[in-house]
Amino acid sequence: MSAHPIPLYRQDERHPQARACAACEVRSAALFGVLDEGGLDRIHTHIAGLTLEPDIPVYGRGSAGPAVYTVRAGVVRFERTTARGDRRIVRLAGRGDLIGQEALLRRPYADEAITCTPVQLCRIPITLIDELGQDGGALPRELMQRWQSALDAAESWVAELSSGLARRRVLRLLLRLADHADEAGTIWLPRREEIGAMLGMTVETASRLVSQLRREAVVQPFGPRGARLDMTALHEALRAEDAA
Amino acid sequence: MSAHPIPLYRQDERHPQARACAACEVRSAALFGVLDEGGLDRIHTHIAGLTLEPDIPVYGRGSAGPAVYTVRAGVVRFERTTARGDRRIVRLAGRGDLIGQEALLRRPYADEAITCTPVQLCRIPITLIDELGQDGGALPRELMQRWQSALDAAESWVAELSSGLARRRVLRLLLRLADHADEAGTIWLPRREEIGAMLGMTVETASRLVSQLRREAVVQPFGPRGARLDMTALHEALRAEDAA
DNA sequence: CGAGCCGTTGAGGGGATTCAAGCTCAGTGG
DNA sequence: CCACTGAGCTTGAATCCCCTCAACGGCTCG
Repeated sequence: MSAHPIPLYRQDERHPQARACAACEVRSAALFGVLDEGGLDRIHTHIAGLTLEPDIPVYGRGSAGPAVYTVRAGVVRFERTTARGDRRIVRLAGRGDLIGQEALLRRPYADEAITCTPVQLCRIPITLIDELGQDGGALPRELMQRWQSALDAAESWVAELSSGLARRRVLRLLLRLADHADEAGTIWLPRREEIGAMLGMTVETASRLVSQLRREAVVQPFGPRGARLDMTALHEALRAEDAA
Repeated sequence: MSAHPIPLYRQDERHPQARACAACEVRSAALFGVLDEGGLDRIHTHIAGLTLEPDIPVYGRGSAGPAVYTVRAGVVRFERTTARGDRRIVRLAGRGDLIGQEALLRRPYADEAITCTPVQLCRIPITLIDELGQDGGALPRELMQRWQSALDAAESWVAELSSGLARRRVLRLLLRLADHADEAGTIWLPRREEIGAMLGMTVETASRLVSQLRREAVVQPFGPRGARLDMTALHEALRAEDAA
């Protein structure tokens, strides 16, 4: 057993998942941050933590699923297929984000959600959210906050990553990926084909620009699918780009 | 306004705005469609209908406003300014849509909302939504539906209108504008500069492509800022474009 | 070791931008 | 009445950026 300090009066009464939720490092930023300890006790048996490898679908577009998910670690991408048949990544989710919220409305998932890195999720049945929401607590508001955050992310994706010169779009993408860096400061460096699906360009163009930025020492590969960024150089490059 | 004067002219014992709300042609599709007649009686005095000319800002980005709006007629666009300083239209709203929802969360408006056509709005104070939401009725769920719709619109904007050849993007935009056609079947035909801000292209390119489609009889101007579409030709052109 | 995936680089062509010049049309004022 | 203006739209020509097609190298894995 762990030497983790647990209040004595509760030591034997708590479910392992309840302890996990109480100790969850993203709890304050996550959906159930508004719940108290009593609330946590009610939910522990229904929430499942799961870990996924990269490129594993969390859910598919069109299916009405029974659960939402909180991202505890890693990056998840949302994909759509255009009328012409090619994939387009429309948004990313990272630590603390809630994904698959449309399931709460009994709607089919709007996108395909796929892991980009190793990902840790908390799977939350929608029936649980329904119960907690009926109490008239802070949960509905918290859910609306999540929706607004997702909307904001999608709109800024349009504004920042969908127009302008290819080099500038790549730079802005790197800036965004820096927000999802892990504790060691390593970012997820997408495959060239994924960069293409995010920024609306071909793999060749993505490759040329990443190579160029590597030669400029803005980004340097670090492990498989990882990289380190020189934030100073990145901001400098962006400033030069936006000066036009 | 805490104490409003009770109208003396209550011929049918209902406030004029209550009658207006009850008779509202978008009510079933709009936010308060879930309220019964009694609920409508409670809200009538607080909701204001307003009519705006084209190119009038409804609210600005950054300011935390006291109201949300339901679009009763016309088209509203959401704009952002990129780091380089140019405008980008990230989403449209039309009849039945709710706009400015972030005000409910006491957050500043995320975008600049500007009328594209003559627009009729219903202005709803956020305090009113708060009161109605405390009853634990269907309103919170209805609000979440609105958020999801907005998110869906923003994501499909990325997927459909932000990549591919310029001609295809213009065709898809026309298809989308057809959803906002008025009762006479006339669509709003944006200025070329607005098309550019929506699709990430220059005014010249937008002009060339619209002219081309006009020569192909896919679209024909109809009144100021208006047009008629040949939907058959439009779908045909899209099919040819997506065949690649 | 060959197969396959991924990344890289080159050459050439095409689509969009840039720069520039006219155009229509409504509003203005001589 | 008509020149004058300015905004929006259109079109042309030259340039450039990105796509397409192609070849090659590194790497993993059967």
